[in-house]
Amino acid sequence: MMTPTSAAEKRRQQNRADARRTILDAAELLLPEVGHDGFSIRRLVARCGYSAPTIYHYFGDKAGLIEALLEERLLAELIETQQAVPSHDDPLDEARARFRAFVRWGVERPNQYRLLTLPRDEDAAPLPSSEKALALLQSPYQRLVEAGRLPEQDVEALGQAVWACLHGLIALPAIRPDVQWAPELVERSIDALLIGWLAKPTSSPQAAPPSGLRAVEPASPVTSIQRAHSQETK
Amino acid sequence: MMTPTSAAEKRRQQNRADARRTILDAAELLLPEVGHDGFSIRRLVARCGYSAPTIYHYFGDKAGLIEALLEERLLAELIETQQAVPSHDDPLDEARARFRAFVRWGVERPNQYRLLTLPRDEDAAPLPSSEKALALLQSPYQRLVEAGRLPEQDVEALGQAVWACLHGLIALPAIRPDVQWAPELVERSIDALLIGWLAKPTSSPQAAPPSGLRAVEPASPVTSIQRAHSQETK
DNA sequence: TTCCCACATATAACGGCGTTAAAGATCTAT
DNA sequence: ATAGATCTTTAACGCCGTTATATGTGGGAA
Repeated sequence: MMTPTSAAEKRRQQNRADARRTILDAAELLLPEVGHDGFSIRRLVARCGYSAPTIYHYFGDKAGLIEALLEERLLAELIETQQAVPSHDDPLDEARARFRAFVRWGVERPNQYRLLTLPRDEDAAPLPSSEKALALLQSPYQRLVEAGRLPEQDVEALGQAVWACLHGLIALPAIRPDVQWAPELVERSIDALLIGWLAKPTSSPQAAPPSGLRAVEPASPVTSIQRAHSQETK
Repeated sequence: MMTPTSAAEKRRQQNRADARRTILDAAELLLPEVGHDGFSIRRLVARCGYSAPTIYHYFGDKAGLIEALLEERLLAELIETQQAVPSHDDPLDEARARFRAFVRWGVERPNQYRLLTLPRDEDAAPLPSSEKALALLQSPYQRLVEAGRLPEQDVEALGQAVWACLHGLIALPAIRPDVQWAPELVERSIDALLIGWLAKPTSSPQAAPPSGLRAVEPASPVTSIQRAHSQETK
């Protein structure tokens, strides 16, 4: 073969990009119309002008298509949302604002959020845009560490705790629309999480008397989460 | 028709119950073998001895089968787990123990938990066993109210916050097995949530200066969660 | 110019899914 | 013995993700 950037090669790659864009355009439009459950390759085929093998040619499989859709389209808005959060004097205020913006994004876009939280293979590469959004979400922690309000060693655990709890606040109301969710649920949960985590990370809650906190449920506290996932399907 | 409890009628209902039990037995055995994703009516048919229409005769549809499986089988263990939590002098300690037991149940039974958290129709009747488990989970709140440590009006919101965050702590690690989840994540998140909620429910976190906490993200704080779910699919 | 080959795209199928129409089998009540 | 309700099955329908196979199509090499 020749130089990989001949004029013909450039045209070819242009066509490739055009086809990809056409397919992703159709997919982005289709998703809100049919919802997460109705989002199928065949429906996409019916409206994007290409046949199924072409989609598999460009994206590998359905999971690959969804990854591309998230990475090249849907997650941009989440990142913008996080970037649009203004700086605050108190990093805690900024964290609060970022957490709320994240939850709002998820609650207002249930279909996108479902795609984002599809179970991923253990060995699948994480989505760069998803990582970027998470990094923005947790960007205020560094200032808290510098101010001496958060031990350096707690940054990672706090980040995971916040992530998990925000996920629950988005996902559970979507799963259980029959429940009347309290209007201030998200704000108060976020506040509680921050207050509780920054107060006294390792001590027992609420000045409990010397009662044996660790004395009742002693040894194995869910041990390691990831190890437990190998149950059953043994 | 005659008295609905004739000998023949009794035999008929016995057969009905037998068939149901046979099918649910097979389903309960099948679930951990094939996992939540591989759990299909057709696989169940292949091993329960009945044909597909018989299953539909007894359970209506797949969702009905799963409901029965949860209600009559899978949730019993969750309720027992909650009932096995011993009483504690401090209701906060009991809450902590119940929350941990709940998370442990979910983490150790990913397939059951997935079935339990399948999206439910808005107008579907809630599962009695699920409601009972949730009631047990949140049973320590009453004592906190009586002790003056929790305003009566906060009971419902706290219950929802705990429920949502525990859900996140179970669900997110299952979705993202690639992440190395901190070992003490669950315990510390539960502690933080309780500390934060019982400290000063409505004030701003961590003695922040008179900075405008409500001044930056002022008016519409996710407003009402359930209303927002009607976006897109309009 | 002609040939060749990599690439793009399509037709038609495969096996799986949830579900159901239609018909037979069985059992009860008269 | 018969009529009707109930239980059960065979065979299909219309979806789904995916792929074997074949047909264009366009640029580089001869």
